[in-house]
Formats: sequence, structure tokens, C-alpha cells
Amino acid sequence: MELYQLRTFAAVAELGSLTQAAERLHLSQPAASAQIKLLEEEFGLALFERKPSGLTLTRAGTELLPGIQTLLASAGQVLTHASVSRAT
Amino acid sequence: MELYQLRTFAAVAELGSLTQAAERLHLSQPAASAQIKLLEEEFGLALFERKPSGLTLTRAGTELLPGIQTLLASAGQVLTHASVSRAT
DNA sequence: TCAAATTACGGTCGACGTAAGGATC
DNA sequence: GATCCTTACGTCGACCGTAATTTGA
Repeated sequence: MELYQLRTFAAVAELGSLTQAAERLHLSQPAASAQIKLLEEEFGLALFERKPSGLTLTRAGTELLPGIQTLLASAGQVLTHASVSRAT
Repeated sequence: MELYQLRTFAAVAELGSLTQAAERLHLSQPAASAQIKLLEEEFGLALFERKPSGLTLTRAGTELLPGIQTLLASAGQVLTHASVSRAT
């Protein structure tokens, strides 16, 4: 589990689409797909249900999302803090 | 900035030693050294002062530590939650 | 047929370990 | 000389993008 995978997970969860998430992250669609797949393998859980119109969160994915969003928010704060420290 | 780098940062900060941190993380000393160096480059900040007895946090490193610990705690919770979901 | 995701496949970049090189006590 | 940390260097794994395949409306 690494930050770049969690960023992809959050983007797909929000947008409901690998295509759109990959575009936002400046990533190819297969790369995004592989990241989700690896996360699911590590967790031993299906995070999304595959539907022709896109991906929707499973129950497990829904439950994990808030914690992951919290984690990513912390990461943003760390980067902001570093930027501030650098400026002083 | 990735989780494995932050784990190394936290271990070095706690132990005051690359050698001990590398051992705890089952990593070679040079690998741990490189991770710290890359973090410092990305942040544009010196995180540790190099002393013959080991590494001690700079002011910037000290300020960043709590946020990073919070982030790592969130990561632990996510993994725990995934483990629980898998069990049910 | 169209739009979405997955699988297949090389290439390339980087993280790692081993080994050698300072630096400080 | 001993104990740190850093630099050098070659290897190996994995992430990535392009292209082909699959699936469902």
C-alpha cells in the first residue's frame, strides 16, 4: 500500500470511472487499473464492482474510503507544512 | 513522498540512528540513507543534522514529525480495517 | 457498434544490496 | 581502530505506456 495507489483509489471512488480518474492523475487507464487491482490483492478484498458504465464501490470499499481520505488529507498537510518551512 | 519513505523517517527520528532504523525495517543502511536524502530533496529541507553519533532532527524535521506520525497512524488504521473487513 | 475495463507485452526507471570511501571520536 | 553515515555501482523488480482483447449496452 503506497500513497500513489491510495490517490488513485480515491479518484476512482469519487469519479466512478477509471478513465476519468486516470485522466485527472495524468496516468494511463491500464496503469490506474493495475493499481486498483494490486490494492485489492493486498487487502484481499474487492473494492469496486465492475459495471459497464464504470466502477462503483463495494461495501468494503465504502467502509475504507473515509480512512483513506483522512490519510490523504494528512499527506497534503505534510506537504504544505514542508512548503511553508522551506519558505522561511 | 511515499509511505515507505515516511516510515523510514519516523524510525530514524525515533531511534536517532540510521543503522538501528535500517535494522528495524529490514533494510540496508545505504537504502535508508537514500530514502532520507530523497525526502529532503523533495521537501527542499534538511530534516536531520549529521553527527558522528547519529542523526538528530533539525527544527524543520521536528516540526514535520507529528504530522507524519499522524499520517502513519492513519495508514495503520486503514490496514487494520482492511484486515477486519477481510475476516467478515 | 461504442465505450468502458482488462490483459499482454516490452522498455525504462528506480529501489535495493554489496562493497568501498570518508569523517569523527 | 571502531563506528557511524555516504558514495559508487551493478542488478533486479515493478510501474508505466502502447496495443490488443474482452465485455456489456
